[in-house]
Amino acid sequence: MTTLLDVAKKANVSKMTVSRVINHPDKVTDELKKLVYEAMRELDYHPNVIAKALANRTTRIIKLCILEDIDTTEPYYMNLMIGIAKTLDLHQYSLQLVTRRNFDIGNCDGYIITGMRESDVSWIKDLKKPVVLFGENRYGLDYVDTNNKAATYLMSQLALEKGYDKLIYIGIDSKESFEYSREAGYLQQVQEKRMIPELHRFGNHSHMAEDFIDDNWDKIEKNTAFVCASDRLAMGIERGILRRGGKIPEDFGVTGFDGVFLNQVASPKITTIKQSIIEMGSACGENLLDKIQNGTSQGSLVFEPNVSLGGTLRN
Amino acid sequence: MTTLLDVAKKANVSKMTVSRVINHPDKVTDELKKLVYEAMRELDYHPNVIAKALANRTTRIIKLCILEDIDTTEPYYMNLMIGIAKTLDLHQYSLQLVTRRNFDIGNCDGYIITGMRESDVSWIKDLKKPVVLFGENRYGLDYVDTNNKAATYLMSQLALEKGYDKLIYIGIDSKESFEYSREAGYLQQVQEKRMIPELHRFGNHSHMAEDFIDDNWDKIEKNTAFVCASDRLAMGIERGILRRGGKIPEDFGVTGFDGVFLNQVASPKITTIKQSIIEMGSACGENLLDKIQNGTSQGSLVFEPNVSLGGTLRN
DNA sequence: TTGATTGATGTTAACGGTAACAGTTTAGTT
DNA sequence: AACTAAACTGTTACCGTTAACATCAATCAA
Repeated sequence: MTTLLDVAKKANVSKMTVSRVINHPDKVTDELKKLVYEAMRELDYHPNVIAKALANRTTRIIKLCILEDIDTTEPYYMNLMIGIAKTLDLHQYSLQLVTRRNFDIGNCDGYIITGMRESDVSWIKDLKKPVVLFGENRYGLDYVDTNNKAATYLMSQLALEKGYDKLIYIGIDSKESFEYSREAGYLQQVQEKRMIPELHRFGNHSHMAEDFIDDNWDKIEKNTAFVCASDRLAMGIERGILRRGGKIPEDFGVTGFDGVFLNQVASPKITTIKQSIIEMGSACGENLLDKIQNGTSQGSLVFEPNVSLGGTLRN
Repeated sequence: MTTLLDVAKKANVSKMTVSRVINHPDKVTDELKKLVYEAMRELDYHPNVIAKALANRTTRIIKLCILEDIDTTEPYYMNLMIGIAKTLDLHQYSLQLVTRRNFDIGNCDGYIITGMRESDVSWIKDLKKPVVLFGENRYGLDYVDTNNKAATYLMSQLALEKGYDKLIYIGIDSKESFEYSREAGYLQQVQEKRMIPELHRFGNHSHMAEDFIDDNWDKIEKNTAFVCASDRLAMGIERGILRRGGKIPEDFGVTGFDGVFLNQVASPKITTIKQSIIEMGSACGENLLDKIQNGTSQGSLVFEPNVSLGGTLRN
């Protein structure tokens, strides 16, 4: 391994000059810089991240804290990690995956936290290192997320444009911020059109939505579209309708949220909100590194929703 | 942050003694050890991993190299990473996710490599740090994998026990070692029973298997079981049979391989080989750390297969 | 008694960087 | 020419830990 000193000797300068060429190039004359760059190239010099970290009193570790149970059948976290890792690698930071259990073990320079509940807010606010959340919150913590409200607003609008004349919202029975936002998007659209909102909430399991359709089939009018808060619920609704002989998309519309894997095995495919989790993960990483390196906060980062057209809305 | 020196002062010994208490406790008297432990506890001392790494000339970084394209809809890699991360965290190592592109960036203490092709063997053998592969190979490189041959052998046996009297193998059209092993397991079972083997190979896509059934439906006898090299292929076979009005499991049997997510949405569920990727990932990590820390090789680690019963075999 | 051996502990010098300060050169001013 | 400020470069000490060596006391054989 070649070190600063090797480069310094080769270029006939001091270690410090080499260090400066790397970290504060404006403070070194072009002449010396050229010599140093040349020496670096010839010796194939790569800075030792560990030594750097020791001298700077940093760890170069970012902890990704997944606070909810990891449902490994969903590619969600995988994509998130890929996105984060991509950015961190680029900046020579490394990613440490932690959960509630091993959260405290070892030092780090910053945190990316996902799956936060209300009860976590206080300890998260007490953390001494920069934090970015993945998933919206209403406690003033910086986050990265899809614009949930805009997404359901958009979906509801789309369904109305396609001519469905009733909109029913199928939500997730949870107190989390993203769910409130999704409901709000639906509500706003419906109220702007002077329609009467109808909301139902279930645990995020398809069979619950399916049973709901089954139990209430005679009360459900034709030409209704179901705006669902997740693809799972949307699939349940779809199956329920098909089981009862309903026609999708002719007589009933269904829309989902997430664009992850379930979408791929439904038939017809769900028209849904596609989130680029990888991209959002990268953004998370960049946001956090910015905080760490410059001390500046970019604030929250909200991604505008994309509709992925399947076959559960007309046209 | 409390350091070795703080502990040393508190315990009235030298830094070195404290260091020894941590790394070579047998070389310190019990009396001093007690003092040191007490000081550590009182000061809540945690070793600085960075400084340790610098002094030891190590990086505490393990690279996980995923050489094939990451299909993020499969929980496979997620589980693998979770398993590896679990072990590494325990030993204060951190995991760096790399691909072909950024493989060389930054130093590390060892590699876990998955998705290796034949053309990769030479550079992998040239790596100067310990390596463990995830997935079997025939080039003498240590690996962790399911016993692929035993798995298809077992599945074939199971199908025969259930009374199917013809076994057709549906394999993946690839030259990778695991595929050969899976074929070999089927062949061995069939040959032991003095049956005539029949193998077909396709790309790992369900529609290919589905089309195969469709195209050859009149040639397929009742009471045949299809031993498939993946759940995807098994699902295709299942769909093909159902499309043609065949009865599963009464007249036709189907078995898969992997036990990952697709299995959960098929109907009836595929009887398949379940791999605990998380556990295997942990084993990978432990195997590698062993090599790094003790220089000893545990050799390859082969997991015996588990059958996950679905509804695609009788009984 | 003495010298050699053993075992426990301390001292020193790294590991590869960086910040803070000290020293040198250069150019500008009077 | 002498003085000063600015711009650049070098020196030193330290980040927290460990290996190698030095030291010292206790034990033991001759």
